[in-house]
Amino acid sequence: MRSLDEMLALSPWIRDLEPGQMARVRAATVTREFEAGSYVCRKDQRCDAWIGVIDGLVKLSCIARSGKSVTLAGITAGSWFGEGSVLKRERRKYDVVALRGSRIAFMPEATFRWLLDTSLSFNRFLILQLNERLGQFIGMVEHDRLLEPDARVARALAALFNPVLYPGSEPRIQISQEELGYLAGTSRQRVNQALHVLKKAGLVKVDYSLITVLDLDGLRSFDP
DNA sequence: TCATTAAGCGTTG
DNA sequence: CAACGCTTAATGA
Repeated sequence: MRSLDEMLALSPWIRDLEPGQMARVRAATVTREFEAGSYVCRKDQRCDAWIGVIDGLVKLSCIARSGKSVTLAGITAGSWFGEGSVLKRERRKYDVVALRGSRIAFMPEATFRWLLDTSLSFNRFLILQLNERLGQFIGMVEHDRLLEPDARVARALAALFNPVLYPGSEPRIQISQEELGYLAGTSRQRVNQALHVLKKAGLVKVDYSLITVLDLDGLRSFDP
């Protein structure tokens, strides 16, 4: 996944658009590059765009007054997100941080609303995506309450490879064990320990700052 | 008692 | 230089 055009080609909602509509979307959408650690947008900021991850990895997170931070989701290449706040015309509810160098697409709010008013397949896509996210977040609460750290790490990892939310993704991800810990709600050491377990189970391959998924279904259902 | 975590630190890619 | 792996001490179930 490299360019905006490649990402648009992989986005299911664009396929049923008329060539003229496609061109309008393409012309209105802008691309920006972000360095690792930089903010794509901040909590409480006005949101004037729907956001797409063309390349790289971002996280949705927030920081409490105490300094503690929570990561709510990791968003990998191929995904569009942030429609919730655009739809509700509210300010961003979370920070969006690039976890490594990332290329991000911004579709202006006006274009987003125009698609909403004119394209049935766009609306269908949004329903599907919102439903998938709902399932993912409900799953997170369930796993957080019921599962041990090893299994939580497995599910958090599997969630990053959801084929509905992240179409056309490769089976590997460049993410630090610390960030995976924030996603799974556990410490860096515990993630390291869990990854060894998952590696022994033949579910993943672990390299420096890189995790390769060998068995996605196995990860999803991992429960020792 | 046992698992987990933050903090520190040396090693590694 | 960031990520990793290991040790230690504190914590709490």
